Amino acid sequence: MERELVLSALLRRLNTVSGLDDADIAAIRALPIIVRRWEAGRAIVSDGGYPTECCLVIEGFCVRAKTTFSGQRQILSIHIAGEIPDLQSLHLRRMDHDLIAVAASTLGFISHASLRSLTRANPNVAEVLWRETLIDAAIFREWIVNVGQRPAASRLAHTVAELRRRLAITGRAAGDTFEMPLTQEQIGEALGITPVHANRIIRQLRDDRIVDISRGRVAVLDEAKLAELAQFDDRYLHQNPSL
Amino acid sequence: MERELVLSALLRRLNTVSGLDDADIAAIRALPIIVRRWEAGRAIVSDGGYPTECCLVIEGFCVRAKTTFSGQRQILSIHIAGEIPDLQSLHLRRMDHDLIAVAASTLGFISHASLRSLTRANPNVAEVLWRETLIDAAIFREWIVNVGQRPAASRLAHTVAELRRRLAITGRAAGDTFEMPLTQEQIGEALGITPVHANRIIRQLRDDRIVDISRGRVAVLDEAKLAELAQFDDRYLHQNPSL
DNA sequence: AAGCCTCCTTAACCTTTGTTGGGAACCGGC
DNA sequence: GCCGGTTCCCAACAAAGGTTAAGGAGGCTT
Repeated sequence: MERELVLSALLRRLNTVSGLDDADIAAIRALPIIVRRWEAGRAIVSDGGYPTECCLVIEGFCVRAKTTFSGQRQILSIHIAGEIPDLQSLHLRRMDHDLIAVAASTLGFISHASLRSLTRANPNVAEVLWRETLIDAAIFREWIVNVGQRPAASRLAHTVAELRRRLAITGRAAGDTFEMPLTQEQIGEALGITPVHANRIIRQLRDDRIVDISRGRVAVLDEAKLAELAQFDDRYLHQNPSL
Repeated sequence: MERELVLSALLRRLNTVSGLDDADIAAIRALPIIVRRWEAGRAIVSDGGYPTECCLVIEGFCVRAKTTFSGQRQILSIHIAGEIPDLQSLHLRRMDHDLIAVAASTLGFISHASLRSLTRANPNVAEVLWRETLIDAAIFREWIVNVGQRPAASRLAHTVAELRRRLAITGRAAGDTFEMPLTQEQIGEALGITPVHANRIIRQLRDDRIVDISRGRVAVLDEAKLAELAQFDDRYLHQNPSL
């Protein structure tokens, strides 16, 4: 794969979300990255593991998830091109959750060693990456609100709205349709509901002509109704460093 | 208030959770801190604000919370002595939630400017603080699982178990009883349930002789049953840097 | 083309949690 | 010691979501 494409989504994201100067970009470009193709459903890192590298999503979809003792799974976040879902492993030795590719994906692996020398040598980049993990945490906070307070239909609408906004950064949600390759069971796991109920809600939003979710794609049918149902305010995504 | 006491909980926490060398400790001790007494119920920073300082909890209890458009409130985390609940504001300009003192507390305010020059001058401390925010995120992840997957009684048990473990770091959960000055309404807001249901669950755990929560205190009555109900595994707290 | 697997779909019924509305206990201030 | 507010407590009923069970559509393999 071409070197340019490997980093394009990451650089695009870091530049819009935080801002990079030429030295930062050069330093990131110099990072040694091993690119690998990953098949759908395969784990990247598992709960309890001690990773020695971080994983950049170059193309595709990954999720982080935790499984309770009683076997229920909760999806914690959905990750898209340009994101580094396990950046936290740089300073947290042990994984406290799984990272899984939910669709066939292209991943770039960057060793902790090289990331550490990058952040030590370039405090600017260190702060940009720190900020990335803080935005991650901000998304978790909103996810807590979503699961804790909103009824199921609003939860789904909110998740759709968030993903769409994040995909837009790298131009992956151009029209009113975008990719979201989760099964209904996985949507349920993300929203904290059963697959049966997820199906009910998806059907309801389809019948109400708000969004149509099928075959791994989302089509927004009614922008206004979606916004109302989702109560979506993108401030928590901190996409603009100056606001 | 004595200088020594202002930093004791923080240093104790950072040292057990991450490890500090003499230079780090000296640098932290040199931080200018303004100590203020805060009354119960008063906001420290509000959603939408642009803070210019971070807040260290020296003594007391604070919570972070978000309010939805429809007026429901979700408590995102509970913070105790030794923690810096709004550390994220160092690299996220705008608050995306509220920080509130739920009990009368002693707080220490540290300017972003002085924290920034500290982290720039001392990359070790920068990484320790980065790690603190990553642990924060790990707790959010577990909180998502709690709210998304566990039934109300388990949620409460889990929250009690977590708080107890965190309080233990600074010796604030010595016996089988500890402070948790939340009203039943606030407990409900933390668990994503109504105050009425929070009351039902609290009563149930009391009747079942598992934990007794009353007048802002928690008494653990049956260690084994609590652990079973909570499904608590403290790994996600990352309290030991070498594990 | 048959067969298998995964995912989607639906229905009937059950459980947990929310809602409403009320009363009792406690606490701080006068 | 009384008063007004908060917090706690409880019951009856309603609604959201979970459970179980089963059939159907689509894609892959053989």
